[in-house]
Amino acid sequence: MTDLTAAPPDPSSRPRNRGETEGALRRAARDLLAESGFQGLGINAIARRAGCDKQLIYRYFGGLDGLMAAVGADLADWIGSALDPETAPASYADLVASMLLRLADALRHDPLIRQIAAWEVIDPSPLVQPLARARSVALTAWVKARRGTLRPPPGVDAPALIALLVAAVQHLAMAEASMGRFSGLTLDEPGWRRLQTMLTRIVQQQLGDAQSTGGCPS
Amino acid sequence: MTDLTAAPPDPSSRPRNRGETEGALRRAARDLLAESGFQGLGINAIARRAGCDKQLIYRYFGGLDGLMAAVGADLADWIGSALDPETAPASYADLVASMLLRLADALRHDPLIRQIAAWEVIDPSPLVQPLARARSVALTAWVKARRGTLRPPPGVDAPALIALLVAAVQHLAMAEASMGRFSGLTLDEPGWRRLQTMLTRIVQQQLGDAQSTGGCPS
DNA sequence: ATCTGATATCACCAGATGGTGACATTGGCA
DNA sequence: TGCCAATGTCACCATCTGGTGATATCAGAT
Repeated sequence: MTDLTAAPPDPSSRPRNRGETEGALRRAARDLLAESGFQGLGINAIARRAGCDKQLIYRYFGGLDGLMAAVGADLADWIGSALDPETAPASYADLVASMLLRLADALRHDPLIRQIAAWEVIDPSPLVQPLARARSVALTAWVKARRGTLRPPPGVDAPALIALLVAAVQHLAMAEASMGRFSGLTLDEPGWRRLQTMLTRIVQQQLGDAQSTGGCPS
Repeated sequence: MTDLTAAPPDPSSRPRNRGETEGALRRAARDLLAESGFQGLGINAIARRAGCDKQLIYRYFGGLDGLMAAVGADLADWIGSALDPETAPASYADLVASMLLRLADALRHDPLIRQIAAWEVIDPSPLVQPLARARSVALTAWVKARRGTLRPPPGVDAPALIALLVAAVQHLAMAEASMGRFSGLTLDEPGWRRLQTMLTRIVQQQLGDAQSTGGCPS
């Protein structure tokens, strides 16, 4: 994979080197997606941003699809690193809770991941599939690497709960970026703290063992 | 407001009647938004769909912004009716739960509401603001009309909980429309039933009185 | 030094967009 | 009747898009 955090796109310092040109194009596509979203992400804009001719996108990647596939390949472990390493959780509930909090953090602070998440839920275009795939692979790998022998308690529909809460986190991160608020809740730091405690409360009450819930007054 | 469910856009049967022409344009904009989303929603496409010249959009509405504002005005109670009338709930938890289920139903079966919800969370463009406003007004009006004297139990962060679950429902409805699945959960009827029970479980455990949770084994 | 192939750039195409001015048609009023 | 304003239509503009062919330029092998 190429370095995702390097080198300004200076076309003058790029004398007929295919590798560097390809890198500049991948970087331009990635940056443009992170900044402006999937709208307005086209051949012309990417080539302009990279400082070279759009013809090279066709020559080297076979078109926009190929470019996005290459970007997806670059992204696979980049996303994984955005989730941050962590020690082994003590329980399945802890695993899910920390996954949700880390996901929220990644989505909030990395516009690229947020735009990909938004894109794949808005537009079923084939362009986004390599990116969505990379994102999904990175996330499930992160979970699998940490869950060990931990399993959800029986009688709880863990997939439904996780889908619900992941969807909520993604949507709220998108809403923060576009509106700064959602459903009467201001999405600043205090707002997100309230959401975090609510998330952990729900997870603990649904997945935690009875002792840790603290919800039973008897 | 104009009738939202009438009259084919036959331009031959519309002889120099400004009112009907405006209605045809509003209907075209609304239908196009519901079918194709906010991407590709432009002056040309709307005029083509309405069967008249785009010049009339400028003359009658002052541009696309004015048209969308008019569409928003049309939409206000249309959305409210999509939430369906209902008898008074027995508790605050019941109110929230039924609101969430009805919202999910409306989002799943009405592409227009879904597209507006998606649009306002993706794109902070001024075009969407009248539509978002109409949506928000209709929803809060629905809740206010039904809550009566019901209030959330003390010590519970109801705004955070509601924002979380509304965000989840919106995101899952969008994901169903674009991908049919989300986070390992297939979003068909059985999948949504699982989500519904999970939603009501969460709401009851967070907002319900202790007797109704059933989570306490003592 | 020369020739070849890879690299990069340019010019152009058809189609679409948002936007504007000029023109034709019609209905109603004096 | 004739006139005028409202309504509708058409033609055009600049600009952008994705896409393609031809051409210039350079690096390296012979």
